[in-house]
Amino acid sequence: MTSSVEYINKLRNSGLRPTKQRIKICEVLFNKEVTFHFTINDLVKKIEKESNEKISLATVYNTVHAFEKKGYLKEIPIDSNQSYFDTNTSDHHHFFDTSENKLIDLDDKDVSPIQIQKSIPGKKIKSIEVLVKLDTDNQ
Amino acid sequence: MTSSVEYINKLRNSGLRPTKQRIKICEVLFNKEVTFHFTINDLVKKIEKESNEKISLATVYNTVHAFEKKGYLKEIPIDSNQSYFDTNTSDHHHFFDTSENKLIDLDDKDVSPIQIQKSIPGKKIKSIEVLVKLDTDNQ
DNA sequence: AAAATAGATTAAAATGATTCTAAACTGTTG
DNA sequence: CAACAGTTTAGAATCATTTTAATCTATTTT
Repeated sequence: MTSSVEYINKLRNSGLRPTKQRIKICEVLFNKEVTFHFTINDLVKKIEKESNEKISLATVYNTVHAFEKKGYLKEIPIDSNQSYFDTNTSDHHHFFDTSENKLIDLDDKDVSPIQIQKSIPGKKIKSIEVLVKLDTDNQ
Repeated sequence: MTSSVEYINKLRNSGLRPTKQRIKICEVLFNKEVTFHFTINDLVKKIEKESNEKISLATVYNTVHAFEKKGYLKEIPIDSNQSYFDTNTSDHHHFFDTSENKLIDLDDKDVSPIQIQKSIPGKKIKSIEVLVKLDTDNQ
């Protein structure tokens, strides 16, 4: 349970004005220890459930993108029609349950170290991410 | 250079009627040895360039999805607003050049073997894919 | 080889996620 | 408190993708 004062400082220190809407979104996203994987739609629903006033969809998009740019959120690459985000911005991988469209964390320690033996001239590696797709085991 | 007779057989054997449009799309996609990474938009442009008659966008979508279902194409997970497909359906990974939005093959042999030390009850692993994001190296 | 039929193609409309617009609002600074 | 820059908002616009329903065509039946 982080107090909203901390979010206000966090926002101010990042050059983002601590507005009512941004503080609320911080509370919804960062108040728990557990990693939160979500689509914009998930987040809007969670805000509605945990609050009386509603935040405009455009603001939710703006804020998520601002937080992503500041490194507080990470977009997870999934071949889906919606963008998935993760409050865990550390180096880690994912399971994607294709039957339920749910992301599950996969700790770096649960994946053997990955070495890439090929490089592309003029390019540097920005990130290495493993996506393990899961399906229901009917056997 | 594969002849269209082979595509006709390939299509028929998959339970897909060998229509003019599907044969053309086969020619555009599978005629070269090189792997072809593309979005629907890329494919439409390539068809227009290599042919006189145009294929309806809906048909291109239908055909790509039919080919994907039959295992002739593979969708590559990228956090993008467009779906990327690959004519190389074998087990392999990718670089994604974020400055040019281009996919580059990464042979299985150029990536250290990946072991996942965690399992999810009731779920089985369908695929393991590594996405290495690249950025321009300005240094 | 014509008729029947199941499957495919098509243009256009519909959908759904995301972005843009421009006006109203609010936090910050002097 | 005034002024300004940044933010929020509803609604419109955009863009990829899917759906619709009519037309067309490959295959099968007669």
